[in-house]
Amino acid sequence: MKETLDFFAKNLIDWYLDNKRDLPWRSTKDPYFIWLSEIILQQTRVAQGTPYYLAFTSAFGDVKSLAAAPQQKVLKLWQGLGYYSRARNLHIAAKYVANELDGRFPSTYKGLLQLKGVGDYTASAVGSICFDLPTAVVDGNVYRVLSRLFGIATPINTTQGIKDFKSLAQQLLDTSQPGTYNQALMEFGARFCVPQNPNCAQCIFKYKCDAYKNKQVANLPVKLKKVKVKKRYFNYIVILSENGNTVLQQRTEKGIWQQLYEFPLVETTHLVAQDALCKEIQFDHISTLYDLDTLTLFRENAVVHKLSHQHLYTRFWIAQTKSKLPKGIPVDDIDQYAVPVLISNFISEFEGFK
DNA sequence: AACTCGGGGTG
DNA sequence: CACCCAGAGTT
Repeated sequence: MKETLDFFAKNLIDWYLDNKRDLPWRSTKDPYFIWLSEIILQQTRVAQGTPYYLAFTSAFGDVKSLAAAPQQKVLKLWQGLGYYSRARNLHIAAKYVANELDGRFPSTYKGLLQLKGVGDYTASAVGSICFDLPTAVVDGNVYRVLSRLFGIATPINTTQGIKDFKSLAQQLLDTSQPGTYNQALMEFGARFCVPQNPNCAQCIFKYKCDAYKNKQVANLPVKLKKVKVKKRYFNYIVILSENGNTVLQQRTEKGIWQQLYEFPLVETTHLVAQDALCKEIQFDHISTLYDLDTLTLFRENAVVHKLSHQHLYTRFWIAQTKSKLPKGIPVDDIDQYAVPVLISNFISEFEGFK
């Protein structure tokens, strides 16, 4: 068994050293930078996350700098990356490390787990890369590589699957260089043992891979099907006053986009025409707060903004008003607020803001 | 154990 | 269109 482990780890790491990408966070073992990169890369492709990593490291050179920033600055830098709880938890964890630990990250697995937004994967990654802790990472790449190599059909999104793959990954870990090994395994999954149409004929493990030998590569890993998406109907009221102000509101309730800004929103159960929307507004606090004169639809066809679990059928309505807006903000200032991509797309398309 | 949380890339 | 991405937190 030990020979098998050594064979796997040695060949994997040799492949890694020949094929690894030169990524910005691979030139340091500073836990601040490694932690930051790992949070950004949760459920996020390297290509998408890299510009954000560079922006954050440029804005905040250390954890105390990040901790001292206002939340809105953090959210604005995070804008467009999605899963915004990561940004909120990142900030909470930074303040904890800066204020309670004097800027020094925990150097144990259990200590790292205490940080908001740090779960088993991230604690294992930071621990192994920064502190040489013998903690195996299990991310989407690891599930795929190990399920194929060992022909394991246990669904990866079940309690049993999570337990089994973590256990296997831990057995396989090269404890003499856990950080390099962990990154090698993930890199191999990301660059070679890819989800669709992997180049198995050229794989260094083709004679060891259970899935390849049994023609099960396309069927692994197994994942239980997820719930269907819900449809929602959003009507954003883009208020324009004669003195060049508009209104943004912060989302404070649970659900999507917590703490981000948007135009006043009227959600309906179906796509509505203008007269129906006006009636909806009559019962909404918007009409009591603002004296709207005209309401015109920006575009007839609703924008369908697709999230993982929701499809947002969205229309923007332009409302002119002569009244001075309570809590109005200058139109020129809207780009200072952190907004969902759905809103930023509209802002860049709407000529009334230019 | 099931749900929720984004946005974008891929075939 | 379905699936996936260097997962974590809540219910």
